[in-house]
Amino acid sequence: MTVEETRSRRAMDRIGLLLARHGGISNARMRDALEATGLSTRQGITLMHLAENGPIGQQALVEALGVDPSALVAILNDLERDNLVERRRDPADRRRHIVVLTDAGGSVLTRVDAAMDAVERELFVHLDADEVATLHRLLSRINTAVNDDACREV
Amino acid sequence: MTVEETRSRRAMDRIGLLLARHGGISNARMRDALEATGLSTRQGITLMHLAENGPIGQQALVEALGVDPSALVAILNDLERDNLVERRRDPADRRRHIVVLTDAGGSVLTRVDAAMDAVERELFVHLDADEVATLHRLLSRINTAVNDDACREV
DNA sequence: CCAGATCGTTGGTTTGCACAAATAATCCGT
DNA sequence: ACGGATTATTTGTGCAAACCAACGATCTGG
Repeated sequence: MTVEETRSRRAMDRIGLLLARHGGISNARMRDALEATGLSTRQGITLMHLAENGPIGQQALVEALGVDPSALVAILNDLERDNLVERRRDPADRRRHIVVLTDAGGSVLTRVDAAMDAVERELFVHLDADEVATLHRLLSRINTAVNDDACREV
Repeated sequence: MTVEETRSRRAMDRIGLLLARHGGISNARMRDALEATGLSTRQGITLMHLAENGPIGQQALVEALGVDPSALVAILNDLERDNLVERRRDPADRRRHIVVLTDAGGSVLTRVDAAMDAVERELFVHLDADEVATLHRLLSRINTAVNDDACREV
């Protein structure tokens, strides 16, 4: 546990770098933990989102998950191949595919949740419940909005 | 929505996912902000570390930055090509390359710092100074140690 | 009915990063 | 002085992710 002390303290005083590093670590841990379920992190998130927000079109999923449409296609292909998810044509608009979580998908989702619980328990083992809650609150208030300057590029 | 179905937590209530996402955002913003300096994030961190911990061998840099030796070679090649850094053979051990920050590197570093300041200001615009300090404190207490299971593989 | 927009899909490109293997130069212990 | 270890380096491989262009099927407004 003292090995990290040799890392540059000053560089890690940069809270932006600290955030980036720990985000990467969290990401890697999630990936490893989900390996047992055979899912990628994004596939797990997709299942979570389907369970929360019910059957939904792919366009809406793209919007909700913030991934590229072509990426979502690959995600759903794998999920559907394993019968965790089903694509149904929307009778009202036959271009649309309504994505629904299957029963098998639901039960895999519980394993996903358990895996993520374990990761979080390990990541925040040095924080008590209040501190985790505080961390959560502060993280969710980080500005994720895209800079206006980036948009005015007409 | 309705509170009835709590089998799966909402995706962004997952603090681990929140951390991963915001870490990625922070990383991307840093990269964009450093584009003006012509440096990658890792190159910027390398300059920071050299300024803090003085001339240092590459082996020690590898240890401190937590990057692969081959990755560091590429980083230093680019930095040295732009005269921001200098590799000097250690007279005491001619296998070693002592990496020193040049004057040009030092002045570029101030631009790196300014860019990172700007990114952090924008990221945490909705947090006051105390909250940023709290966030920093909690982040630095996240468990980054490698899992024991991974170590007993010897 | 037609032109244009939308939806999902395919394919390809690029980038950043982690990891492994092999090599030349150099050091160190005996 | 020799063998084995260490240092920096080169090279290759794989993976996850962002991005872009184009296409067929389908819907919608006029």
